[in-house]
Amino acid sequence: MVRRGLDRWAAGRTVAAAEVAHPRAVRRHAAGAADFAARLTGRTLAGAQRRGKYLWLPLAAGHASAGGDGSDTGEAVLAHLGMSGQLLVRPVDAPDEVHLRVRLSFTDGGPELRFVDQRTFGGLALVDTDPAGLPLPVAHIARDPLDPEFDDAGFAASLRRRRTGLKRALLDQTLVSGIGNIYADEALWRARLHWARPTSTMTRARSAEVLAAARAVMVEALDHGGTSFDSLYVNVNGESGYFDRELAVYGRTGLPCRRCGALVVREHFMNRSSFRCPRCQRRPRDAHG
DNA sequence: CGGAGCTCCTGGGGGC
DNA sequence: TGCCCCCAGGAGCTCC
Repeated sequence: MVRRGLDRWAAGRTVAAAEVAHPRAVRRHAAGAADFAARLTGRTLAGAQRRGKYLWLPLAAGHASAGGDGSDTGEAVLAHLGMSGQLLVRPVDAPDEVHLRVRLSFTDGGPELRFVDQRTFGGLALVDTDPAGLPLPVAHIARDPLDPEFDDAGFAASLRRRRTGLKRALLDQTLVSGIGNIYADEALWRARLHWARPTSTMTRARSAEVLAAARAVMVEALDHGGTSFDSLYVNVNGESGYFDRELAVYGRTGLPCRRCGALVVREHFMNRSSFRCPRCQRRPRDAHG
């Protein structure tokens, strides 16, 4: 949804100016904020693409490659959303957001593209892309389960080769992307699996169940978060409505499991929290972690 | 080299 | 009322 919104509002438009309000938001752009702004000015954006929490807008071939045929590599504006990042399309006269970090204005005088991020975990950078058009910092990120080209069999095989716990693997973006702490807990609950289940014990069938559960969670979240577009508001998180009504275990410590009524427990895991139903999701004997 | 743990950052909220 | 501290979380980094 976010990607679709950006397609609609940013593609084909030429950057008139880039303003970096907070240097930290472009810290991944090695050459600095001034370089980021200078190199972006005058460039035309193309359709948005996404992988995991990365989202990028390729730059139309311009004054990038000096000399060569310029066909094998290019550039893109790469956004990482962190946990609180948003890309907003806002009218030029809309008041600045409290946590406005970067503003792109366009030569057509139309709505601006604004990167807003409370905690500045995320950020923007101008990066090179590989021959496939993939930004180099994104090359190691796996596809997400809703991607038509996601490789189910490959995922199952990789999972079994791992020597770690199932939730740790679900959170590993090199294996599968798009699953954060909340979606992982929800998917594990649906599949009735414990977070510490050794990945080496995951059969092809069990992998399929986990993938199906993750897909169901993601689709449901998208359905609930995808309605706010028409107001020129591109909600990158897109999950707020989902959080309120649909969560089965996440954040529900002490509340009854929606399936069996047992009380949801909270456990510490990877320096954060994990929630599960103690009856539906029994800890395996050979728990990993 | 794979796995595990640490770290970044800020505002909301709970405790006193 | 006000202050302090905990907490959330993606993913790059470091260490083993």
